Amino acid sequence: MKIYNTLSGQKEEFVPLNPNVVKMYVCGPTVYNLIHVGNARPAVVFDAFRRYLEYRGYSVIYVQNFTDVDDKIIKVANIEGVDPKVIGDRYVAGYFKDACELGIQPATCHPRTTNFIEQIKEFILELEKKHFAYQRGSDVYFDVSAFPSYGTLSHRNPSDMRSGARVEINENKDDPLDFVLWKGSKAGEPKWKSPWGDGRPGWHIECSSMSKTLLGDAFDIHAGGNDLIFPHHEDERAQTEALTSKKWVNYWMHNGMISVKDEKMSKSIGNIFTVREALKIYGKNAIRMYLLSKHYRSPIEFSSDRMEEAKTAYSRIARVMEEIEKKVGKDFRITEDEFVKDQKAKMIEVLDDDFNTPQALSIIFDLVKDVISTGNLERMKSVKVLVDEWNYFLGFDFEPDRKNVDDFIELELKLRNDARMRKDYAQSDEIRKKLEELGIEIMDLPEGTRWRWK
RNA sequence: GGCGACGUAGCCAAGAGGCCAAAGGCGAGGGUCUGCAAAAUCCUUAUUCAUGGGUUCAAAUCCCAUCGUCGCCUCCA
Repeated sequence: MKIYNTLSGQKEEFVPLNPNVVKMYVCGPTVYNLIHVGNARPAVVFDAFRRYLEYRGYSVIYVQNFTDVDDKIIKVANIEGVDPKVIGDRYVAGYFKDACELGIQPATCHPRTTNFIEQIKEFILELEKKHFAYQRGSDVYFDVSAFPSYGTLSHRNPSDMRSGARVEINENKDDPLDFVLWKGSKAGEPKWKSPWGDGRPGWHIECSSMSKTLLGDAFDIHAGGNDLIFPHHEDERAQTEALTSKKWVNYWMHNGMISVKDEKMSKSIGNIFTVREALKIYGKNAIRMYLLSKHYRSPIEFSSDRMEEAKTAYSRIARVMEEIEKKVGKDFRITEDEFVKDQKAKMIEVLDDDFNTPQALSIIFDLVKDVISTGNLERMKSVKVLVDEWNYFLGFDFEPDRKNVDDFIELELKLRNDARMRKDYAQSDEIRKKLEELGIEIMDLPEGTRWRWK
């Protein structure tokens, strides 16, 4: 299997540290808001990739964090006049709801910054001991000049960045590139006691500390949006490798950004579309089709046309799956013949090449087309088995969409009540009997007719 | 200003030296089916890969230049 590694800038053969187990860390959301479609991309794509690794026989330990100590959370908390913890808890819950509806499987671990304060402090103390950190007031900074390979991940060199006009000058720092490990607290901010005074962790330190605690000093894959490469991941890498003197992460995977009208979708720009809205309007399957039909590293445009297109494309597969089930049922076995073996090999070949999901989907569309035009029942069975198997990592629902079933039953009840009004009881009983066979129970109550699933 | 990515049919999107006169999806046009409508299905839809040079027996794929778009350099997935 080959993975594009941001660190080397090329595709590399994937060799996990342990031949059977893959350890993977994905940067999760800062919980101050409902997640938007841009946030959903890494969540969906890397979850699908993780499941593909499982499909390929690896056990995967998958960690995705929540950043629940942050300026933006504090700001929202202050506006609402509540404790930041309330905000964090609310949006952690919000994330789980959305992720679940998107068909994202829970990670092995979902650590939160607030549960790692002790480990973070120890981490910083160690850095101080090794002279990679210095204190200014009650702030602690990482000394970039002490870490010679700073810039390797993001392919920049420190002197270029220093001369760049956009690096903010902070009189506290020895070097504009130095970044904060621990922030002294200001009034109205959450704080924890520390050797440097009351304060809270800086942004980058949490991922280092959590991953070190949960996955060890070295692990296989670190993933996230490509807007995190610099400074977030560069800084994480610097502090962690400074501490351990070991290679921290072997493969860095970064997804491309989602844009709206040629501009990045981002909370600060304000052009966001929440996952919750998108789920309501387009549904889980359309969103997954949209995200998987372009390679994860490429930028992708969000628009309602794109979403409608994805929805139509998805239903093409779903309809055929439904049709196959009608023709050959659910209970059958197939023998793994040449055809099935070839298709599986083809699927693995394209996905082993840096998780090329657009190609994977085209294999499925080809099969679907083939099955329709030949009408061969054995072939249908094979295709159904294959697609169901691959769906382990694609994560679509091929069950028929039953969201309008309520309206449909209401319509039946209306027809039945019209018959009752006409005293056509043969007709009304017929309808009740049919509904009952479908598992729907009818009760004629004084206030009207109600129904429920038996 | 620095660093990086990208530019393939009406639109979306694979392909990364010969299997490409370029997958797949959406859309569009035509046929079949049909009381009407819809659905479904079949067929058609890029001699060409931003532009201009170059390397090579061979380039959408490699190199150089130009134009254009986007991302990062500040919070960001």
